[in-house]
Amino acid sequence: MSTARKPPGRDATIIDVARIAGVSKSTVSNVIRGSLGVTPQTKARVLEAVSKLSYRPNVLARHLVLQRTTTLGVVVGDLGNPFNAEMASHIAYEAARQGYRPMFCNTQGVAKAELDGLEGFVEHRAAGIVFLSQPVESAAAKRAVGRVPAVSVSCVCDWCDSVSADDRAGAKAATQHLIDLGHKRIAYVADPLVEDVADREREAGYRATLEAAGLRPAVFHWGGPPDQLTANARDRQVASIVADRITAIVSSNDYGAIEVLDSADRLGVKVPAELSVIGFDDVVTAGLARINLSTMRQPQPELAAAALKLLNERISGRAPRRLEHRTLPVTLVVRGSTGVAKTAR
Amino acid sequence: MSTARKPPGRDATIIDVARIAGVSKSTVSNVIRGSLGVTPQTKARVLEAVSKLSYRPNVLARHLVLQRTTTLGVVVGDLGNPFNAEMASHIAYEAARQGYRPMFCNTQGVAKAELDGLEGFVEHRAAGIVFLSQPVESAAAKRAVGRVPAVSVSCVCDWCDSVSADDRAGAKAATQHLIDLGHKRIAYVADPLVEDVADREREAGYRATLEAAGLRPAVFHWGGPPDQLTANARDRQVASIVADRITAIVSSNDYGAIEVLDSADRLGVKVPAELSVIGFDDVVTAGLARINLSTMRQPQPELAAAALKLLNERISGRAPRRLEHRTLPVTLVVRGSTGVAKTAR
DNA sequence: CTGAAAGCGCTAACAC
DNA sequence: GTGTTAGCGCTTTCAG
Repeated sequence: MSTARKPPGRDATIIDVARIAGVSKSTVSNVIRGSLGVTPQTKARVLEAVSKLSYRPNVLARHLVLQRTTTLGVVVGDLGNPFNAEMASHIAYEAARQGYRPMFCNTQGVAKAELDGLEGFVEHRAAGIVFLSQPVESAAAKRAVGRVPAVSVSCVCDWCDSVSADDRAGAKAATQHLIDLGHKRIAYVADPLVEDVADREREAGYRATLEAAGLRPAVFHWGGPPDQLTANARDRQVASIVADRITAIVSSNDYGAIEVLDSADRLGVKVPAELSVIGFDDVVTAGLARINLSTMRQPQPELAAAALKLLNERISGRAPRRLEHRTLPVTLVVRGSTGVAKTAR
Repeated sequence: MSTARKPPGRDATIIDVARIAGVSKSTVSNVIRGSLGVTPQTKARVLEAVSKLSYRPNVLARHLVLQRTTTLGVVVGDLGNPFNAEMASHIAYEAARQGYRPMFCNTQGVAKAELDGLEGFVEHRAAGIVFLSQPVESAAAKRAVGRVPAVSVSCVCDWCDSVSADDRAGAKAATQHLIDLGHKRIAYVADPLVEDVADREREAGYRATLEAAGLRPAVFHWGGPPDQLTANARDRQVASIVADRITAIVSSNDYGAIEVLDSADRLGVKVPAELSVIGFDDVVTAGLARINLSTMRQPQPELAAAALKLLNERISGRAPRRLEHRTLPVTLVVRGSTGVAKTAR
């Protein structure tokens, strides 16, 4: 009952428990960690002391002595972006399932925030790092990460393992879907939010498919930084695309596709009667009845699971020496934003 | 140049740095922590050694000895829910700004996940805990948190500090907006996703306003657990509401309001001509041209800032003994989902 | 201005 | 089966 050695401000330690239970530190440690070979009676006494003191083992001390943590660093560009948020949610789920504890760093695309975050992860001796967004400054990020195992999800990375959707095949399928609907003039619109490399892959898939069909590509990049892209600027862009007799758009992601839908609505362009639009990702918003966007679905839960599996292998040294780049298939989700080309008689 | 004491598998320690720089541990520590009173020359030598070894201070060891961490535990019900994701993003931003490092726990509404997460935070000796969602099991959560400072954001909590939007005033303003548009029969629809207490406040605001206007309240709760709420069930609900000659709906949140819009579309009910709908939160999706939902905006960045300020005060012991419950105003955002009542001649 | 030493809470040999 | 002990990497008096 004596709490002399446990003033209100201090957490109970393993020594407090040992004293109350009348055993030694290591016996308490053995009980806590569930190691065999402890008399049921002593175990009961220890457990009683634990609950009496509300004892919580200090993970810092444990990790310090174990020379290894269960902390996972997760770098995300913008949690406010639904695709990232959904991926973060899946990563958090998988992490918890595998006994890791995720720490997040929301960079907002700012290099300094990214580097500070990464250094923090390293200083916390994170067991591994997950990139949910392409590093803003790849070289600096690589340096900051050092030799902490890292994996990038849904964005390829040239200096760490990666797990991503098959961007090229997805863009091919999306483009082919439009061709099958009779479209001849199909544009590709790149959203600045999409990671560079994924964007290139998707654009390449688009180009390859068009060319295989004997059609001419038309690629548009929204100009300037994302936050300066006014609705007006987008409207002008879409207007000029439509004026160019283009009847279908492959967007590099759902976010951009939804913006295109907005512009089309404002311009009085009927979707899909006059303009078909297909996105990429299949964020939850895309499935809302009022959005109803056809898109290529990225297998988010599978991406998260594969990423953590790979990271685990790397952490435990089971992974091969060379970098791993795994790719998962995407699937076409046909909704209401794509339809038969009006010029297809 | 000798790396004898630094085998590839081990991180450099403060001792390695001291040896390379030819000084003692404490001098290195003084340099690292930027404490005054170190000769520029020694400082330079130390810094050189630091960079040569890619030395990163071990935060675990530091926190262990300091008996205090900069870790923040953030509990969120579902990161996939846009409102939560947006709030999480703001919390992460504020946390980083104030030198904290957020750890997340995504509970998916599962009590076990929540408790595991909280225990983990406590074992990590988190400096504070932020609830972005009402605890699933409040009593158990309170026990798990123990005396770690905690604050709940956008959901009131009876055992910790809280910062939330003025739910009652918001619901009043939303309801008044509909009354001003001439609506007489106005329903309140509660979404199961909304935190209980916030929901009650909002419902109370709705009731008070209706009664003050001499109108009769009509409250609907979607039946059953959220994940079993099929589109069909919602459609039936909305159909019966419309059949009941109700012309306007106050939804407990944007998510539910958007579902109502979907149902209305499927049922061929014109919004806002035949049915006005107003939400609560102002998630990004609500502002999309195709959704165009009138709503009450919660001041997310301000909520996050106020929450961390309060938590800081509590952590540093500057806060008053009694619980603090701060409330921030919400603002009416009129978009296209609310209009003049058709029966208002 | 710099160094030596104690100890934060825990784990893991190794004795008993 | 249980206790003793030596650190994990760092901060912080307190001497020099």
